[in-house]
Amino acid sequence: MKSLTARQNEILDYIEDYEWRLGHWPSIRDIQEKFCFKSTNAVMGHLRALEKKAMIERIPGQARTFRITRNEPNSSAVLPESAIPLVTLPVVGAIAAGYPDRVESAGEFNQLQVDLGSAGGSSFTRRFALEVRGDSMIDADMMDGDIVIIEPRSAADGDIVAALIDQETTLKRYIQKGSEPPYLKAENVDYPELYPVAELEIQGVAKAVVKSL
Amino acid sequence: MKSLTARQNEILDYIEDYEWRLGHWPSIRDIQEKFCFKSTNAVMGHLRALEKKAMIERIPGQARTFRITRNEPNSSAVLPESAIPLVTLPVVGAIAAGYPDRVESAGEFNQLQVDLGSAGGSSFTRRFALEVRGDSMIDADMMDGDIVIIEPRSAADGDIVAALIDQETTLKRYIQKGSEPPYLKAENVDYPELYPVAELEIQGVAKAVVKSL
DNA sequence: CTTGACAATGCACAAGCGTTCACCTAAACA
DNA sequence: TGTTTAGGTGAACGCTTGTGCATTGTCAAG
Repeated sequence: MKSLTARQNEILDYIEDYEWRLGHWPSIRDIQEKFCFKSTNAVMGHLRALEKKAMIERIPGQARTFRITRNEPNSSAVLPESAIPLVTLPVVGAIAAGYPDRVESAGEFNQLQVDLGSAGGSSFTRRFALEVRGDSMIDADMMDGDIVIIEPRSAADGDIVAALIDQETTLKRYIQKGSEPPYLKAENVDYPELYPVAELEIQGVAKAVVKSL
Repeated sequence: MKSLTARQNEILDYIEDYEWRLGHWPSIRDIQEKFCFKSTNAVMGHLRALEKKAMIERIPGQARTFRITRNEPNSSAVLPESAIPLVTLPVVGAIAAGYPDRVESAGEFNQLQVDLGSAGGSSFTRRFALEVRGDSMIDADMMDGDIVIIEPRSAADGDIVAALIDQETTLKRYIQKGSEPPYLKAENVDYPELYPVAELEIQGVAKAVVKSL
């Protein structure tokens, strides 16, 4: 398989990123606008090239019907009926301040063998990962260096949430008793911090913790 | 939230199924055809109802731009600019004997989120995941129900390993002091088990623990 | 009986969107 | 020197697709 040019890689990355962020595929004119092309045909050329190199699949004439095939090497291989197709994927994450950058993989933490069939972009794909900094949640068994899986949604009482405080994302427990105004609380006896929720932006609820050994 | 009618549920299921199978969202006419409607407006009515009940989101005027919000209320939360995209994937669990290189679908116990970004296929280390059964490793902070990421390789002193004992894979700590014969040890004061390694098959070393919240 | 939801038909319009044709530039190649 | 390949402009053409309006029917609640 021929390798991609820099430009083609940009396009492919944008398509993937768009799908992940918005939940659906971009149109040709979306791509055109993103790259400041003055003609839709510039996009067409790249798409044709990508299709020729078997990186994407498209359905002619239909709108927003992409399919990334980059990660599916032997798509025509005969598989046992009940077998789950597995692929090794690196889990990447690292956040200093704010949010992790999808572009660079600052640290590779572990790998999993996973199904790629449903990787197209279901509604579950919008979760993201954060690396825990500091020990403010140590009583909730979240240590410095752990990775937390965040699901973007509103919080309920008792949830551990990712919140934006002073341009930095931190983990806190979300407390809301009855009709009282909600607030955030650190899970560390040495950190008696309390934050009123009104001033903060809740970015999601923690669903799982990954601890490297 | 109001509950859905039977018909609306059918529509919603079809949309989800279509996306899962084809990788992109259906058009209104796709849905129309599936349900043998003779008017696209029949679909429109249902979509409007679904949108009113906050089950889906759509972008007016754009083609195939659905978003299922059933599982994530308040999904309109602004996604962080540089979050790491994750995919929901099945985890292979409870390996009885041998390696999970070709697994039956019956062995799917849970789901994990992993990064898709740098899945370029560089590393082919065949790691796999196991669900922890019992509390024999509770002192190592591995509780019943946790998921452990295993890397197949030989063990060093102090590693937590997956070992085959009586046709079942269990987690133990691998101990090898100096030139003495190695053995396995449970991490629970109530389980003073010791297994000579000679009789066992080490399947791999635990690299990470995933704890659901 | 009336009202209002739910479900569906039928049609036509306009915008969204993929596609094509003609033509241009620059670098790599032989 | 001519040829190929990657990348791009500009302007159409026409299918795809979402949408609005008008109309019909069912069924349960008031």
